[in-house]
Amino acid sequence: MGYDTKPPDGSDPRAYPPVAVTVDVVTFTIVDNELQILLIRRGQDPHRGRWALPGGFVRPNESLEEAALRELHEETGITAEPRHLEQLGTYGRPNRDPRMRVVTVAYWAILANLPEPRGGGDAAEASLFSVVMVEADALKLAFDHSKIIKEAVERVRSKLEYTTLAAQFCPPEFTISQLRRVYEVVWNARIDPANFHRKVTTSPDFLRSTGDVTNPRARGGRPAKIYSPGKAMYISSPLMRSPSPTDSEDEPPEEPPNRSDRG
Amino acid sequence: MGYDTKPPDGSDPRAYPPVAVTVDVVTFTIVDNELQILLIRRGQDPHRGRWALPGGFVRPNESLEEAALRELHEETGITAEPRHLEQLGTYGRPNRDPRMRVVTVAYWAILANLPEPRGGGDAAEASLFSVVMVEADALKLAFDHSKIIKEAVERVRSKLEYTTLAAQFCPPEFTISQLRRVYEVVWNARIDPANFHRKVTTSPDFLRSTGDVTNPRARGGRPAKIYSPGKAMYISSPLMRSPSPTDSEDEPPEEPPNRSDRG
DNA sequence: TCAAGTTTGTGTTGACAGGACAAGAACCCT
DNA sequence: AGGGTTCTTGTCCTGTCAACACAAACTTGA
Repeated sequence: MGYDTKPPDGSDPRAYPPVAVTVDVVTFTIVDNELQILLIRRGQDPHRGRWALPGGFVRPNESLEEAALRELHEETGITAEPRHLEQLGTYGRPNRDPRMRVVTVAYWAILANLPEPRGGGDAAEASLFSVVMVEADALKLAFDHSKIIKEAVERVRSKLEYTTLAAQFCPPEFTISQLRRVYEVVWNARIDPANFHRKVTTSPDFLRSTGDVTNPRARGGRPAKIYSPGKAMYISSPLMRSPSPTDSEDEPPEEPPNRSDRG
Repeated sequence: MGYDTKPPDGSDPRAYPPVAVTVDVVTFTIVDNELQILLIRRGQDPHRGRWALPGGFVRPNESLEEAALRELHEETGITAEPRHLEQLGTYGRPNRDPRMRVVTVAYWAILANLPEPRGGGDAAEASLFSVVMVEADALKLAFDHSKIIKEAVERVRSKLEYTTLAAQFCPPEFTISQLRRVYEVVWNARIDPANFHRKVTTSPDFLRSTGDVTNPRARGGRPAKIYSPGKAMYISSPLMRSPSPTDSEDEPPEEPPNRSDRG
């Protein structure tokens, strides 16, 4: 930072170009076998009444990450700590907010066992929406939040390939089938149970067996071993997203996936 | 963004918490078989005299990316457009700048055939430094720029695995050996020439043959075919960084690499 | 009790990709 | 011509993965 012609040397804080910094959070969870995100309905202009990502201004003495967690809590009533919080990117197109220059730092999070979201703060309402709705632009979102969400979805999809984050969508103890459902839902693909089983059980310290098995269920089936997440954060040789959708067929026939980081 | 208790609704722009937004650019190039980055010597306090990333304040009507390109040009005298420019992440720890709250959006870039850097703007001096110096903390950098650079280095290393970006380090036309040198330098690893050759030539539209071959050199050797970059941006099945360093052995024996995105 | 259905987990096989290494091709120099 | 260097292709071998068969353990219903 070799500051240029408007040098803020501490003597005149008002000399800065007036820019506001906000954070926004794309929170993912899996409900009803669908990947869903948490949105709030805006209670103020601009875009009053539209659905938007929870977020808001960064306060003087908090970090960006703290601001993201605080806004998530304030605006949705969620008290549980997210299982994962990671920076996605920063969006600062000059006119993305009609009032003034607003640069927003977007985060994405995983939340499992989501408690009932309620409105809070300036948000009139909070609710979950399926990502397929957002991807189809069926919902008119505030600001550039639609773009942010689409990039977050791509990020979480690619992260499942080479990290163990999928387990964060599950309860603290889970079966391999449950874990497989996460992949199938997020990728919208069918995965061979046998090969998936081998893959995750042989990946070093991805899963740790608790020694227990599931109780008998209706419709029968062999009881499944119960696992908890291991310490490994990365999968040595990634899983591959195959081009075999389970129900809907969208997939713009385009470039291979992007992989992303900072976590 | 459901803005919270200090709502800037356009009527009072001064009600915002005073935050400044800057951009910083980590520019990579390969010189003397080493991965190098472009730094400037700060001409002003704070950290006057220290080496720092080129960067500065975002102006009211420019995008973040435009600001990054402008600062790179102003502070280093580089006129060539970078071959690649991509957001790395945003750093906003409350006290990272002693003067006031400064949130910086970091970018990273690839520049080939770097013209002689010169100082410009507020920068007294501009110069290239080997990344091994920065990784070894042999240079005392301003602000948190050391951390930013380290994350950028990890990013470019991982991006070479699954993208065709390596070609951006080369001149517009190049041989497979030159391309292999890029990988070897960035990864600090030895790569088998035969297998590398097969890999990149069979990867769809990674390379396009110009039909030419190199002129005879001293020390002999068979003339190499000359290629230009293809249109493909991603490699179908990634190259792998193997644990075989060419000269120095560092490598903290830790977690697998992170892969990153937005580009 | 037995058959059929369901889910979990293991075995087997064949295709393919990648590393190691040999060898051929095309050039230099002496 | 012979040896050295670099580029390029060939061969072998191993490990991985998808596909699919099948065994294991359970429930339901007759």
